[in-house]
Amino acid sequence: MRKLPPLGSLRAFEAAARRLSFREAAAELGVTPTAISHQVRILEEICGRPLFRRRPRPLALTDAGERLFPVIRNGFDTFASVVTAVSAKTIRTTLRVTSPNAFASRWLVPRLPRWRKLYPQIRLEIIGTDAVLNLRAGDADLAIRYARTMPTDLVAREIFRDSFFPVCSPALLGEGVPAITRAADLLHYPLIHYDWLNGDREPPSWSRWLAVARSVDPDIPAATEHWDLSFREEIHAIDAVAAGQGIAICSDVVVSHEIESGALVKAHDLALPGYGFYVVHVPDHPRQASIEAFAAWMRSVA
Amino acid sequence: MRKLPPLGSLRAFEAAARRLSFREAAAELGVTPTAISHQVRILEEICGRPLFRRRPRPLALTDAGERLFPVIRNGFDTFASVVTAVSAKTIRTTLRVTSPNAFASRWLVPRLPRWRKLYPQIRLEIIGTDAVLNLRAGDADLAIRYARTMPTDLVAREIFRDSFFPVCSPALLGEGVPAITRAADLLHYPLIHYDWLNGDREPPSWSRWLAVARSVDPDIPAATEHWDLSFREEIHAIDAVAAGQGIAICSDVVVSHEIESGALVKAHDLALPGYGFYVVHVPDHPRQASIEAFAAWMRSVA
DNA sequence: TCGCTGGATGAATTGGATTCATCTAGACTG
DNA sequence: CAGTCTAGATGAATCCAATTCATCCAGCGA
Repeated sequence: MRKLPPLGSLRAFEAAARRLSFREAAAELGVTPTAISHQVRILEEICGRPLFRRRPRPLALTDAGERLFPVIRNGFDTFASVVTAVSAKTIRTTLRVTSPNAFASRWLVPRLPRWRKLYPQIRLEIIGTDAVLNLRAGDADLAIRYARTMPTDLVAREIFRDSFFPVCSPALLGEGVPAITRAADLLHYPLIHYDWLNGDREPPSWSRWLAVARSVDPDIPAATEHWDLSFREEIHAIDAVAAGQGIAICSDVVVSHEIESGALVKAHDLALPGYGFYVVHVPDHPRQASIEAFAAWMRSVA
Repeated sequence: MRKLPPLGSLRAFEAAARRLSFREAAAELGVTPTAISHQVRILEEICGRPLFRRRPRPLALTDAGERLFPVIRNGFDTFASVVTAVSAKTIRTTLRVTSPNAFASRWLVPRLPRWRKLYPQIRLEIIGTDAVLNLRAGDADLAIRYARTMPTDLVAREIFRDSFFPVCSPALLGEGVPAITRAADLLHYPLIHYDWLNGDREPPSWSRWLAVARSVDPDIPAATEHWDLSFREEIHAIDAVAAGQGIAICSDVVVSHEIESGALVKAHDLALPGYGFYVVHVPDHPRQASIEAFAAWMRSVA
């Protein structure tokens, strides 16, 4: 039989661990710090080891506390969101989908008419943001995560993977400008750079692409760290590329619509390996069927 | 700010929903049924709707209760298991793997020496059972689930899929017996049948295989519902096949070792589509790296 | 060195959970 | 179809676990 720990002590522990302060946790729960102290001690006695390292200050979690904390926090997030959902007067009908900004505006939104045609009864709400929403807290029903490997914190399925190519407007390659026959020729054009904030140690940037290209075309000078245009946001970089301002290393998935329509062209065929697009949701989501329809649809329109 | 429901009422609700009886829930929690009644009412008032349908009896969950219950149960299972894990004196070193019986004995165990060679530092404990263990309760670290589609209650990744062929011992096809050149010839041999208890409406059985075969070889009589040998367990059926007692419809994955060694042969090339093998684990498992190594290893030795 | 902040500790207190006593609906029985 | 029994509802009374109070202590900063 399952041996459930005292739930009050879990709640006190979670608040204290989240704020790393008994005083603040007490304020949050509307009790005195003493109450937190007592409850945490109870849990520590059950676990047979300290969960907080109290000094030297500041307050910190022990290894045991570190293992406990994410699980308890997720559990409470889940409890809160499911009770809120069940309490809601109206049953939500739209499926809330969140994805990185560039993917939402360049891939998802242009294809939404096709979705509406196939599934008019399932309305979508697209939340394009590069922040990671908390699905367990009910911020969205489904997230499209963009990562090298499968996320393991939620239920995930890989839809497709992308590759990165130098991409530009066909207008940029008009008459009177040098043709691109080999990688080194790209350097005659303005190179458009944008930031990768995902913590990847080897993001698919110009410096990486040129390094790979150098291995087949030694004429490319090493350490070309000068970018003609630099953006914070991938989405703005793509806008600049579409406007014919230069060449950028872009995901073939994100610009697939523009490639197909001829609005953008690949400037060179050398590709960098990219990331996976994962449809992610909480376990046992109540609208499983809609989520599976969406994942299957994404694969089908890839 | 997250609005956490009263945890005591969640506990009472979970026990009552699991046993579908206030009286039994009370006994489990060591309180009187009145206590359960009061706590459940509190939760129902928070949700603004009944969670149980009390009459006509027997007690049943309402739709709202049905949505709440799996989430709360999973949460408590998770709490109990993580606290137990943190409380454990010794840190567990073996990775506990559970899989269906036949797969464990026919596929996994014969390949374990290869695992030990590659990962001597990660010890495996194999739990072969056709029961579905509760990973959230900590019954095992990792399960190999066998299903048509990806499980969505936990983190899952598909490793490979199988197909079903008629398989027999090469000794069965010796001299003095009719050769097998077409599907109908199989009927001259003892057909070995075993039960599919997974609830699949179209399990890969002899009747299904013969139905498909009939579409290419009309000589096969319809409704051949006579099996020469019938087993409850796939694993016993395979033993009988290996002993040369007849032909069975077997998963090419489960008998791959015997096929490769020549101990068993395919009696016919017509295949039925099979199931996926999924490596499944709880979200945010503390030994993620070992689990990923195991999944990658399974793929590599497929 | 002296406050000051934040947490620990043990006794006292209190309020939310539990029980008790009673009531009711529905099921089963002969 | 009464008679009986089971399972849960309800409201007042009770009680114990959670909280507070009062006090103490360690570390940090001025």
